[in-house]
Order: sequence, then C-alpha cells, then structure tokens
Amino acid sequence: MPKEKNKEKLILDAAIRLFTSKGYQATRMSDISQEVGMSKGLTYFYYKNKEDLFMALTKKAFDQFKDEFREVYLSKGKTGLEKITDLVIRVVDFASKNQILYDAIINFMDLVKKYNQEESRKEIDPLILESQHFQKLLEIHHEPAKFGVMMVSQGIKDGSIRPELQPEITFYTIWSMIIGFEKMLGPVGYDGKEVKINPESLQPGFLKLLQDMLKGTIQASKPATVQTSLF
Amino acid sequence: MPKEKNKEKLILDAAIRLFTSKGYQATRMSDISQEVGMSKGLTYFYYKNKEDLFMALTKKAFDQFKDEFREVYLSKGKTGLEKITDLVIRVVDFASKNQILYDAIINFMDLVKKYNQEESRKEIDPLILESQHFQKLLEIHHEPAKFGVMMVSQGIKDGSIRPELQPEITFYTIWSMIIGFEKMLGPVGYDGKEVKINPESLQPGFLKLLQDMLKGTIQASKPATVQTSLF
Amino acid sequence: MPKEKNKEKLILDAAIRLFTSKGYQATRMSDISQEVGMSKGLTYFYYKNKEDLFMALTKKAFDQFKDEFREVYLSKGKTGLEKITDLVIRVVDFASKNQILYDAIINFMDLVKKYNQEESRKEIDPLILESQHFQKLLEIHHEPAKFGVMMVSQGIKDGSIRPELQPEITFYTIWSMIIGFEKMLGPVGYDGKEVKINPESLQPGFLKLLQDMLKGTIQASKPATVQTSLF
Amino acid sequence: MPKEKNKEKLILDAAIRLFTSKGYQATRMSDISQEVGMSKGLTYFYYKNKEDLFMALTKKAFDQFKDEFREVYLSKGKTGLEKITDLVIRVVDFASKNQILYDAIINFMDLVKKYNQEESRKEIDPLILESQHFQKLLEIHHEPAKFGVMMVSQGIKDGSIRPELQPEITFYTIWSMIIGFEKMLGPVGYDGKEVKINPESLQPGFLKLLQDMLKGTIQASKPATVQTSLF
DNA sequence: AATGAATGAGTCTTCATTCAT
DNA sequence: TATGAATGAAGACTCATTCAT
Repeated sequence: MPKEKNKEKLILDAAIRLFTSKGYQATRMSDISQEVGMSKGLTYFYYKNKEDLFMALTKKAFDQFKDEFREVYLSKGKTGLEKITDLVIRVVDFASKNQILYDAIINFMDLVKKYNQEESRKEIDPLILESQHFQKLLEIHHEPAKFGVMMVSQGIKDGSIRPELQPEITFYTIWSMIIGFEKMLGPVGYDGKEVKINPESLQPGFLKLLQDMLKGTIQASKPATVQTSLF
Repeated sequence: MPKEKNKEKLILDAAIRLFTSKGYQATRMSDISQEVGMSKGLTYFYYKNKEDLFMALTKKAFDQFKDEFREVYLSKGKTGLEKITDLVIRVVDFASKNQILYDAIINFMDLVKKYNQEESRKEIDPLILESQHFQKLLEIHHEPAKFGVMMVSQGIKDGSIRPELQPEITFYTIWSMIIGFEKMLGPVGYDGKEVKINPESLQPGFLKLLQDMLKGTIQASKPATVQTSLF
Repeated sequence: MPKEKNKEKLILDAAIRLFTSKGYQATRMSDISQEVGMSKGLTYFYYKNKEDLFMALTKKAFDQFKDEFREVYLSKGKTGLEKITDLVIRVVDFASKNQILYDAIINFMDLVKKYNQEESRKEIDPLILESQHFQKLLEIHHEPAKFGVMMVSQGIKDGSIRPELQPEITFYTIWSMIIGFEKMLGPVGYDGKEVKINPESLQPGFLKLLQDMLKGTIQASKPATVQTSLF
Repeated sequence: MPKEKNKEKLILDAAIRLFTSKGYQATRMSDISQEVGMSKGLTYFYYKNKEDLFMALTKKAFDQFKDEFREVYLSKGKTGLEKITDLVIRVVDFASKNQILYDAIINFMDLVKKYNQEESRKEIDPLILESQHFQKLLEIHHEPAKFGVMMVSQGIKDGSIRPELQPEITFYTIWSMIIGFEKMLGPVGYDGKEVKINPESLQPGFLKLLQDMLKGTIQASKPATVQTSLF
C-alpha cells in the first residue's frame, strides 16, 4: 500500500520541519505526531523511537545529498574542475537551505568515527545501533563521495586537474575543505572589530585556492568561474 | 586564595573526564560532584548550571587551542609553510587526545553561527547566552586564528608561500581544511570493501595538496616533511 | 468519556485532602499522585503544575461558595435581612468545614489585588498567570457577590433593610465584615487572661450590630434570629 | 552595646524592603545579608532562622500598628465615633504603605487560629513555635485592640456611640469590618464590566454604614466626616 | 563578632515509550 | 491501523542552614 509509505513520509517531513525550527532536543515526539495530525502511538508504529526517526532523517539527508552530487557530476559541458567548484557552492547552499539534514550528515560522520573506535563505540546510544536506518547508512554513506571521486577523475582526464593527483585522496581532501568551509561560515560572520573577513570575502578566495590546488596545465577555454551571488 | 580557583579547576577537570567517557548528555551534575568528592551544591556554587560549566570547558578548550597555535608559531627554524603543516598535525593530534575539548570548539562554532543569524539566535539555550564564559568566548574565539594568519604572513615573507596570497583568507581556508579533515577521519576509517582509503593513506596526500596549494617558488632546503607516526 | 473528568476530580479531591491536613507547601506532588494511586506523570497530564492545580482548587472553591450564596438567596420565607444573617453563618461554617477552599478564596483576593496593581503584578508567579483556571477565575470571582447584592435588594424591597442603602456598596461592606469576622475568630479564640471575649460571645453581638446597621422600620413578624449552634 | 541592636535593626529593615518587593518566599536569606552588607553567618547570629526573622518582623508590625491605634486614641477634640472612623482610614493607609507588615499581622492571626485549635497546631512550622518573637507576640497581639475598645468606650461616654453597645464585642466587630474592607480592595478594583463599584466608591458608603451601625442619639456638633483623599 | 565556602535534603517537572482498547 | 491515557525513570537546581576559621 502506498498509504503507509505516505504516512511515513508525512512524519518525516513534520520531523524535519520541527527539528529545523526548534532543534532536535527541544522537539518532542508529541509535537511531531501533533504536527502530522496523528496519534503518538502511530508515530511509534512507523518509527521505533526518536533515534530511529533521526536515523531515517539522516538516510533521507544522504539520499538528497547524493542527488546533489549526482546532478553536479552529470551536468554537461563542464570540466572536472568546474564541477568541483560547482559542488562546493551546491553543498554550502544545501547546508544553508537544509540545515537539519546537513547537521544530520555531520552528526553521522561523528557517529561513524565512534563506531570505528573500539573504545568509544559504547558511547553510542544502543537505540541508534539497533536502528535499521543506521545499518543501511553504514552501507551507503560513501555514495555521494563516489560521484566526487568521479569528478576528480574526469578532471584529470580532461586536463583541468593535475594528472599526478590520486582521485580518492584528492576528493576526500576536497570534501574536508568543503565541510570545514561550511563550519567556518559561523565564526567569520562575527562582526568583530579586528576580524577582516566575512563569508562573502572568504568564499572567492577559498575557491581560488581550491582551484590552485587542483588545476592542471590545460585550462578550459572559459576558466572555472566563481559565482558570487550565493549568499 | 588559590583554594577557590583550585576547586573550580577540580570540577572542570572532573567534568572533562566524565564528558569524555560518558558524553555530555549522559553525564549528570551529581556524577561530577561525586567525582570531585564534593556536594552538588558546591558545584553549582562555582558554575551556575550545566551549560555554564560547558562554556567554561569551552573557554579552556580555546585557551589550550591557542597555546597549540602559539607554540607552532613560535617554533624556531621553520618556514611559514612548515609551520602550517605542523599545525595540521598538531590540531588533529589535539582533537584525538582532547576529544571533548575539540568537540566543544566545534560546538562553539555552530553556536556562533546561530548567534549571528537573527532568526536562529532564539534556538540557543538562554542559559548559554547568560553564561559569562560564553560572553568571554565571543571576544576571544578568534585568537588562535591570529597565530595562523601570522604563520601565513611569515610564509609569504620567507618565500615558502606564494606572495600573491592574502593571509587572512588563506588561513581561514587552511583552517577549513583542518576542521573538515578531522571530521573526515571518521568516515574514511570505515573499513568498507569499496573504500580504498583510510586515515593513514589520506593524511600524506592531504598535506601534499595543502602544500601544493600554498607553496611559493623558494623551497626550504629541507622540504616540508610529513610525519606519519600520528595516528 | 466521563472517565477523564473523573480522574481530574480524583486528583483535585486528593489535593484538597492533603492540602488540608499538611498544608499547600508541605504537600508534594508525589504525595498527591500516590494518594490517588496513579503516576506522577498522569497528575501532570491533568494539571500543568502545582500552581495550576491550586488554581483549579480555587475555581472549585468559588463554585461551591457561589452555591452557598445561591442557596441562601433562594431559601423561601425569609426577608432579605434574614438571608444576610444566614449568609454570615453559612460562610463562617463553610470556612471552618472547608478550610483550604476558604483559604484559596482569600488567597485569590490577594492575588487579584496584586494583579490590579501595575507595580506588584510582577510578584505573581508566572505559572499562576498562565493557568487557564486563573483566567477563568478572573471572570467569575464576582458571581457569589451578585447573589449577595440581590439579597440586599430584596431586603430593601421587603422593608427589612433601610431603603436609602445602595445595594452594591452595602453588600460589599457586609462581605468585608464577614471576611474580617472569620479572620477574627483566630485571635479572639486566644484564651488570654485579659481578653473577655471568645468566638461564642462575639458572634451574637456581631450579628446584632450587622442587623442594626441594616435594618429598616418594618420588622419581620419573627425577628432575625441568631443561631448559636454554629461553632 | 547599641551596636548589636543596630545590626539587628538593619537586618530587619533590609528584610522588610526585600519581602515587600519580592515577597517572602522569593527572598533568600543571602539576599538579605547582601542587602545589609554582611555575611550570611552573621544574619543567622541575630536571627535563628528565616521564620524567626519573620516573627521579629511581625513583632515590629504589631508595635507600629499599636502606635497607630494609640495615636488615634490620643488625638484631641474628637468623639469616640470620629476616632473609630479615623482608625479605619489609618489602618487602610497603614496597610497600603506597609504591605508586608500588614500581611504579617494577618498571617499572625491565621497562625493564632491554628495555634488555638488542637488538631491544626501541628501544621505550624516548629521553627515558628520555637521563636521567642512568636512567644512574645502571643502576649502582646491584643494590645492594639485595647485602644480600639477604649475608643468605643469613650464614644459611649460622649454619646457618639449607642450606650447599649458592649465595647469589646463592638470593637472586635469593627475590627472585623476593617480587616475585611482591606481585603475587599483587591477584588473591587477589578475593572469588570458588570461591577459597579471600586475602592473609591466603596469607602464612603462603608464608613457611612459603620457610623450608622454605631452612632448614638447625641451627634457631635461637627458630624463624623469622611475623608475622600485617601486613595 | 564575622566570614562565606560547603552541605544535601528536598521536589518539581519532563518526555520517551508502552499498551489496553 | 489507530488512539491517547498512563507510566516512571531521570535529573537539574534551590536554598536554608552550618561550621571551620
């Protein structure tokens, strides 16, 4: 029945809305059921518990995230380097428009780190480990990156990226930069007297450095441009 | 009296120990008082509430963090680029050895982002906003970065970093990379079948790319090396 | 379902019992839940907090109080003055038999005074102001008095009360006397050597004075009597 | 040493100030010590505990109250009835200007009531019963009333009050009216649509009724007037 | 007389989760 | 599927009071 899938989606969307406006902690399960207009019990029928719901949200986040990566990868008439540049912009945009989804992705990265360390795995809430969504996420969380790696590979082939670079390492380095850049947007936004930069001034320089880091000898006829209309 | 300062420190150290092993949420205020061997009331005498305590912890984190930056900056006989390379290693090392402190720093960056956005400032727990430590942090959280900027400036002077780079933007880009890199260590550590990289293989490549991004024409006699004994 | 209303009533009755025997402050919410035989959580499901519960109790007090007034007003074959006399006795009786309810009424009068004074409104516990029962009380707390005013009006019509009296002012003066009289029963009960009066000796004189204050020229065939079996 | 007496007075005055502005419950002992500028320990040296302090405050309240009564009683060129009228006004004025003191007096009346009832004496906080001030109050709390009784007696003698009235009973009835009247000022202040009276309109009528209740055949040359500038 | 750090019992309140219907 | 009353463990925080100095 598509009915059920629908209910599940309604709950998830309500959760996203509420987590976004009030935060995860501050949102009560009852708020969510109320927002959807169903009983608490039914919510629990679809999602085993709050953690499970959040893991489902995280799964959705990764799916959407992968779509972003895929779209950029499949965009026509661009060099690999241009796609990488586009990706940075898209990810930052995604983060600002889907704050809670992006947070869920970052949170999942922390979770994976703990999961991979024998001594800190016990710190993870058992309910998370039990969630089927979590298990699924362990399988698929590398998928967005695969498109990224392919972009780098393409860049090497089309000469926009230096041929001596190793695609995986290069892409994960790029991803590091993206993640850090997004986090950076908070502090540099601080309007302190002594701070000379802000998000608007940081972005072009950041992209320029990223391109410098990557670019090969063969330039695209139209050099990788930096959009400034982002923020 | 040094006595009081001491108590404050004892509480903070106990909190760091417990937050590290059980997590912030899971640690009860009573656990902390018990760990120090004092009454709950006294803990509240020194720290207004749990959030205030965490902000004090964050303050300590930034102080130690700044020390790391300062030490690297003041290290003798190194080019600016070498110092930047060292900094990456030091920060990652700091993060792994002082997990909760590093988390507090990242958490504070998120907080500052919310604080700077009119619409999301209300999501911040009022107790955090009231904390004197939070107010202090708003003033000082750029300090570590200042040393970083100076490292870049030095690198430009000594020729190890390209002269056309703008120090502030360059450093904040580097910092972005560092932050993201640290987050990356979780996912890439996953021993999945299809993933070809892990922290050990990522780090040298990451540093190489960072150096490529920055380096000037004049190389140090001894090239910036990459320590591999880190993890 | 009458089930729910029932639970609410059960809680309220338990609260009345406990507040009466131990006092409001000394009664813990857990005592109440235990007395009813339900969980603490359920108590909070029906009453938002302790203040809300007390306001509900106050509402019940006013309702019962109004019933007393109505009954006296509707009693047959009595002049207005006789009804007023009865009312005094009934109120004092009500106060002694429903101590906590009467206290709640007096407490609410103090609350209203603060509420009506700009400068002292802030002294009122916010939880009280938020209570729906409090809001309701603001609307209905004059209702008992309305019956009182009608008694005076009747008295004027039937000649038992002086025709030149203004009903509202007269009744509120009477009510003042009643309230004060009830409070008086404490101190005069003190068996001090030098005090010559006690509740028993005070009441008849009090009623006589009250009647003197009010009475018209036309006396009822049977003069307004004073029951002495009250205390 | 007058020093000590002074400290005691300072504490008491600070308590009165704070209880007035924040309420008894909301005022912490530390607030009081801070207001006086001394340590908490010293406050406890002068007052055994918070209840003891409040009983001391109550004692002061009765002393001041007695002064009001005495002054009215000793005022020259007035009939007994005029003095009674003045007393009402003075008491209401006292209550509005010394809210906490007046509240303390009313509270003490409730306390005495409990104290006189075998079954409710146990509800009284033991700390109150232990307070020397409480013991003293039991002895002196009738003193203000004595002046009142004397006013009635004078009124009977000078013909302004009916000769058949029994002074004690009459005065306690008057006091009842005063107490109730003061309480009444809260509710009647409510600006409801259907309520036709307010404190200003109630007072003259109240005083008129009081005078009607008491007055003898011989009128003073200048009839007992009603001041309206009170509120 | 004086300090103020230290105590710790006391309680309200929250909310994820369950289960009888 | 669907409900929502019922549970109860969990935990932060207060503040009157004490006592070593």
